[in-house]
Amino acid sequence: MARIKTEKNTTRKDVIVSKAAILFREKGFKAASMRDLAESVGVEAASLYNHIKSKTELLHELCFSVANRFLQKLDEIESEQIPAIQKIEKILRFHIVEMVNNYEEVYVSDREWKHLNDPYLSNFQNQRRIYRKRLAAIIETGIKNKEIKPIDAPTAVLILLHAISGIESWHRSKQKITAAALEENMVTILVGGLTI
Amino acid sequence: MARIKTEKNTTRKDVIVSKAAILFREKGFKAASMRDLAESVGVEAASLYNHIKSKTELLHELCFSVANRFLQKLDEIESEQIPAIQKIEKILRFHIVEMVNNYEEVYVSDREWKHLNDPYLSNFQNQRRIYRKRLAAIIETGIKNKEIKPIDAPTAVLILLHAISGIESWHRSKQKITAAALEENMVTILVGGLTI
DNA sequence: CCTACCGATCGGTAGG
DNA sequence: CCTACCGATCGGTAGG
Repeated sequence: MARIKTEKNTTRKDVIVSKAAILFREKGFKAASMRDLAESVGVEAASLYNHIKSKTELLHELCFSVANRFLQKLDEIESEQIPAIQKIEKILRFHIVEMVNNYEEVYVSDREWKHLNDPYLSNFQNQRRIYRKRLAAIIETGIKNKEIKPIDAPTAVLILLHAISGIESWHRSKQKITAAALEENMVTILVGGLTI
Repeated sequence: MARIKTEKNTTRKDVIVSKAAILFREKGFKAASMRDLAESVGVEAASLYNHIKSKTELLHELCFSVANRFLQKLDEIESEQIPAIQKIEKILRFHIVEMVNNYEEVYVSDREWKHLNDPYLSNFQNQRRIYRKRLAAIIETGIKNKEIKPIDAPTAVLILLHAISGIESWHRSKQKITAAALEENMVTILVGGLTI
C-alpha cells in the first residue's frame, strides 16, 4: 500500500491519529465515536478503515508513541554525569514541555490507557511501572547523596508525575501565564520541595 | 416513597450509588454499563430504575456530594485565625485523607465529571473554578505575608490538587507505605515546595 | 423486583 | 472513498 504524502510528510493515517487524539482528549475514548472522528477528518466512518484496523489501534498508537518518547529521553538523561537532583529537574522539564506542546497525545496516553486491550494493556502498564521505578531510583540516589530530602521515593515520583498532568488545567484556563513561566513555577515548587 | 433502611441506615439507593462509584472508577463512566451495575448490586438492570432516575443521576450525586464536602471544609478552614501556609497544609491534609478513605467517590468526582449534562455540568465547573480561586487567594495571602515563595498562585493550586490525585497510584500499588506515611511525605514535599 | 422489549447508537464489514 | 447494512450493546420503559 503506497502511502500518499503531502509536502509535510504527513500521511492520511497521521491525520486520523492526531484528530483522534483531540477527540479522545475531549470526550474520552469510549464516548468518542468513529462517526465523530470521521466527521472531524472529513470522510464517512467506513472510509477510516482503509487507513486503520480498529478504534483501539488508534489508542495504542497514541499511548505507545508517547511512552516511547519518554523512555528514550529517560535513557538519555540517566546516562548523563550530573547530580541526581539535576536529572530529576531535566526529566521534569521534559515532561512539562511535552505536556505543553503535545497536550492531546500526552493527555490521552496518561488518562485513557485503561481502555487498551491485552496484550497492549499489560505491556503499557509494565512500561509505566518500569519508568516510575527508574525515576524512583534516581531519587533514591539523590537522597543517598544528600541532595534530596529523606522522603519515600515512590511517593515523590507519584507527586511529580501527577503534578505535571495539572498542566491540563493550565491549557484550558482563560488567563494563561506563558509556558516558560509555568515551567519555572513548577520547577520552583517541585524541585524546591525535594531539595534539602 | 418509603425508604427502607437497614440497621446501618443505608438505603437501597445508597448501595447503588456506592457500587456505581466503584464501577465508574474502574471502567470509566461511559464504559460502565447499567447491566454491570445491576450485576454488582445483585438485581436485574431494569430494577435499578425503581431507585434512580438515570445513569447520569448517579454521576451527579457522586460529583456533588464530594464537591460539597470539600467546599464545606474550605469554609471552615478559611475562617480560622492561622497563617495562610497552615491553612494550605490543612486543606492539603483534608484532600489526602479524603482521597485515601473515599477513594472511589473522590476519584470519580475528579475524573468523570466531564460526562455530566448541563445544567449540572456548568454548575460543577463553576464550583470547581470558585474552589480553586479561593485556594489561590489563600496562597496569595501567604505570599504577601512572606510565608510562601513568590510564585504564581494558580499554578501552585494546580500542582497541589493534581499531586493529590496521584494517591490513585498509591491505592493500586503493591507495596504500600501506610496512609499516615503517605500523608507526611506529601506534606513534606508540597508544603516544603511552597514555603520560603 | 422481574420479563420482555424498544429505539438508538455503536464498531466494523461487504462490495463496488 | 462511498452506500448500504450488520450484529451487539446500550440506557431506559411497560406492565405486572
